[in-house]
Amino acid sequence: MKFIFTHKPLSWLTDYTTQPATAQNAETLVASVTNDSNNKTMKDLLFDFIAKYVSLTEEEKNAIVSLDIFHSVKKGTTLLKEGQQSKESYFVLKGCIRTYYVIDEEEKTTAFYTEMEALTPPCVISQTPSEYYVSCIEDSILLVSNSDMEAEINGKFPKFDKMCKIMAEELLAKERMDFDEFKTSSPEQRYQNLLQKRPDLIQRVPQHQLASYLGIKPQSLSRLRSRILEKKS
Amino acid sequence: MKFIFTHKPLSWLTDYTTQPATAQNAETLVASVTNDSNNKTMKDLLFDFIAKYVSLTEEEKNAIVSLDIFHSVKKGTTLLKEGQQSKESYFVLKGCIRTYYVIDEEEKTTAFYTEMEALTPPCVISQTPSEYYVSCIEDSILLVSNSDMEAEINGKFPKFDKMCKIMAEELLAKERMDFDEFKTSSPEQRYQNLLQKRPDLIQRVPQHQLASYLGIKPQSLSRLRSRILEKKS
DNA sequence: AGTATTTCTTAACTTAAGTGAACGAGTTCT
DNA sequence: AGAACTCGTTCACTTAAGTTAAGAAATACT
Repeated sequence: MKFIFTHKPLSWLTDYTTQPATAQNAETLVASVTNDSNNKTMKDLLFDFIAKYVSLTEEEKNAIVSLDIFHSVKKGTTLLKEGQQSKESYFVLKGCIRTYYVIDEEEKTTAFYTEMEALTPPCVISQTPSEYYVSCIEDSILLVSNSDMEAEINGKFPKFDKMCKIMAEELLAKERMDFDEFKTSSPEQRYQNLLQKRPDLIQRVPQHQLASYLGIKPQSLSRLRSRILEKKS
Repeated sequence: MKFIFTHKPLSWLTDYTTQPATAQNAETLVASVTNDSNNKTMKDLLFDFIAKYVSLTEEEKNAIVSLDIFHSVKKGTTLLKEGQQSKESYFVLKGCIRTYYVIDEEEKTTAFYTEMEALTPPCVISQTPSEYYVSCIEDSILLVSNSDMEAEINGKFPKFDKMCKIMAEELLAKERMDFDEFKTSSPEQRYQNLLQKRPDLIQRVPQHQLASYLGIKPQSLSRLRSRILEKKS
């Protein structure tokens, strides 16, 4: 178990929740930061995303901003630990987070969430201790909301409930397709597929984490990659 | 491709949708049929299930019943074909349905839905042609609803929207846990796990369908099973 | 800058899944 | 009843992933 805590001085939950409260407030510090690829602020990115589902009034947008849910999170930060109870959901505006289990002293990474992807850990839904860890693998900007907060705002604006329903249904459909694809293909096919569909992941994620994501050992992924290279030549 | 159509005289979509329209109406024919294990009617089973999420008034219950969505479906019926467009969702009151792909002339079964489980195929969400087949592997009683119908009733009773949201979120959480478990375990562990969690499936489902559900070939499942038997003795 | 740690690769060996084929038992069809 | 087909099992062989270990390359730490 030791190694989990050794690779870097882990900032714990308290670290990232207090961080936006420094000097400037969360909005000016985080929400106004511009994305590298274009000039949109984090707020713009969020509202553009939401606009695909429902159209918000200025009042509703302000309600969201006033929740103070924009957070800047450093690479390596653990957002959720195994055994912990939580009510927090995450939405990635910039960066990347991963979920992983620790089984037989080994980390098994099962999912990555990048720009415009949302994660509500199962433990939040079931209100039981978490079975896995969530951590940040790049300096990221996240929306962190808790279910009480959501219940309150959804009570005021039923529109949000509707949006959540549509998103949950879409995500469920996507998750099932991904699962089906995983079941019906070999490790090598899965890797080739990832190259097609999420080439960015292969660049930004360490290979030993990718390996468990593909359901194999790091050595096998390394071998598999060199096998593919041979075929090409 | 031939074999798909040869194992039995397939009843097509038209078959099952017209079936309840015979002699008696759908409600008396199907909804009043009692479950083997107890004396509850299909309607009772449905409303007990719904009661876990929201409480319905008599008016709302009547609205559901008057939709005429209870259907009796014969074993072997194909509910959805690859390439087909559809707006239909299924909820199993009794029996079992499966989803499968046809890849290289082989059926790959990826999921089973049994009593009190719901399936909205991804193609219904994305409004694109279906990538897989859905078929009935036992004589079953299903709720078959289409998205227009749902939109209409959800407009009248926002309560249903709320229920769907909760269900979708729960199902998403469950799907992710199942996927994670699949990724982090070997075929043998998956089989042992299935024995624990859904022993009924192993009884009621043919092994070659179980095999692809476990991500392996039928021969491997057979071998794996005898390996387990040896260990026990 | 130098050391320690982590990450990736390679290799030899073991184990298990994929493949192709054959067989018997049970179904379904005619 | 006989033919055709499905289904599960077994076997021999191939292929690929798991395991263990070692070393090189990259990264982080002081």
